[in-house]
Amino acid sequence: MFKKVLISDDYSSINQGVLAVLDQVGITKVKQVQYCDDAYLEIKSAIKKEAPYDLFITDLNFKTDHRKQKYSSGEELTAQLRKEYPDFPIIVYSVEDRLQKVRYLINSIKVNAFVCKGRDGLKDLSNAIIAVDQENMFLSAHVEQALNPRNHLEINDYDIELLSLLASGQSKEAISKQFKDHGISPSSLSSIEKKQAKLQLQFRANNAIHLIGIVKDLGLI
Amino acid sequence: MFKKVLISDDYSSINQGVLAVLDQVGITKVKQVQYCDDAYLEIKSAIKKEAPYDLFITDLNFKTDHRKQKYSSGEELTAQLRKEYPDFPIIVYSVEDRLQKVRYLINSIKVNAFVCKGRDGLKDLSNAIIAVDQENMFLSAHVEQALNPRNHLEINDYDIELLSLLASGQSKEAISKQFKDHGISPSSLSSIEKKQAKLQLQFRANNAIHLIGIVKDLGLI
DNA sequence: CCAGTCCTTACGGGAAACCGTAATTTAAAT
DNA sequence: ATTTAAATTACGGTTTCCCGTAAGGACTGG
Repeated sequence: MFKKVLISDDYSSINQGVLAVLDQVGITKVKQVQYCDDAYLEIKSAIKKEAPYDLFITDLNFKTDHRKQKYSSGEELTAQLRKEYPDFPIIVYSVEDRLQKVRYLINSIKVNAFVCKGRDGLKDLSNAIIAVDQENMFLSAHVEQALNPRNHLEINDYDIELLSLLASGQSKEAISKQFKDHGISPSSLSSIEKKQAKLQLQFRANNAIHLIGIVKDLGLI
Repeated sequence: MFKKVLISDDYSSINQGVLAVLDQVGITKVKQVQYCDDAYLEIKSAIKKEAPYDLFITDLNFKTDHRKQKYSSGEELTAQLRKEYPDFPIIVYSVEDRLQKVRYLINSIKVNAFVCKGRDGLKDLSNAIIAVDQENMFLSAHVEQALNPRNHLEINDYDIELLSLLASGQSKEAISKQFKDHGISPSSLSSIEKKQAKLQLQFRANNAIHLIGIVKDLGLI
């Protein structure tokens, strides 16, 4: 089992919960920080002192304050860490649950686990630690389908087109007609509805309004 | 009637149409430019040469290209011009039709006319020139209500809250209940629908999806 | 050639949104 | 206090959306 762990989260109250979990699985050498930059420096310095951390647990979103940071999010920090230390175990513990982001963290940054905060957060975290210790990957159930190859549907031009038309206030019927006119397939009302439903699943949107809100935020359209 | 006019639009084909209109009302001394910076310099230089322009017609949106510009939009340019020359007649001729923007240009920048490109664009432009010549203001019918005091509803906290909830995927019924619980008024389903309709009018949105798309773009939420 | 699967399309029932109107309440004015 | 106006709510009819089911086509592998 891991011996020395660093945890990073801007809410110290959450750090406390993580501490409890670590304690429960018998890890006592724990340090916590509240800024990404501190985490980075701490990891570097520990290596220099030849007492490196063997697990890093981090949040993704950090509130910005007066302190200017080089790494303003867990995403940037983990990307950098992974670049420097390809084998360093990293667990992300975040409220984030957008599949897109989860997939990016797992596939591109190659973090070892993604645990969703919330209801079963700490239990999941405990399981994640055990899994990662055994060199397995771990995902909270809530975002498990992020890796489902059936959902590997990266956003393509058709999706973008559809989302754009939706965002521009067209009814689905109008969009269907437009697609027919432009020879874009599939173009039936039913297919458009299905595609939209798939996108809503993918982005965890409740309805079309929500969907557009999300993809606008992501800058997809 | 105006004697010397400068027109600015990045599409020279549109400039041609404007030229025709000017010709029709008997204005022949016309120069056209395709960059905001050129327009600014031209106006300045004409004043220096003691042959100033007495009307400026400009688009709002200019495609950016390799040429680095100080003024990248008609909005910035007109704001600057108005600051330097409070009485210089300016007509905006743009595809833009968001009431918010129209209101800003008229009330804050104090341009003399706002003409919407499209169907009746050139006819409107002709009327606008005549109106401005007689020191009247002119608005295309399509955006006339921008100045309607009944629509002076600047976006308030309630609106933001409502838009945010919509964007977060809640049904109107759920929002209504939430407002009731939090003692926010008005909270009835009907009122929420009405408020949304008003916002859609204000932002010229066809439906809720469109509305969220627009306010996300504006960074309102 | 024929399963089998996936994709596309069609259809239908129920829910939610949309939109006009009218009733009711609240606020404002005199 | 009475009248007006405005805001809020209630209601009904129509449209659109939502979602499940199923039929028809296209492609694949055997």
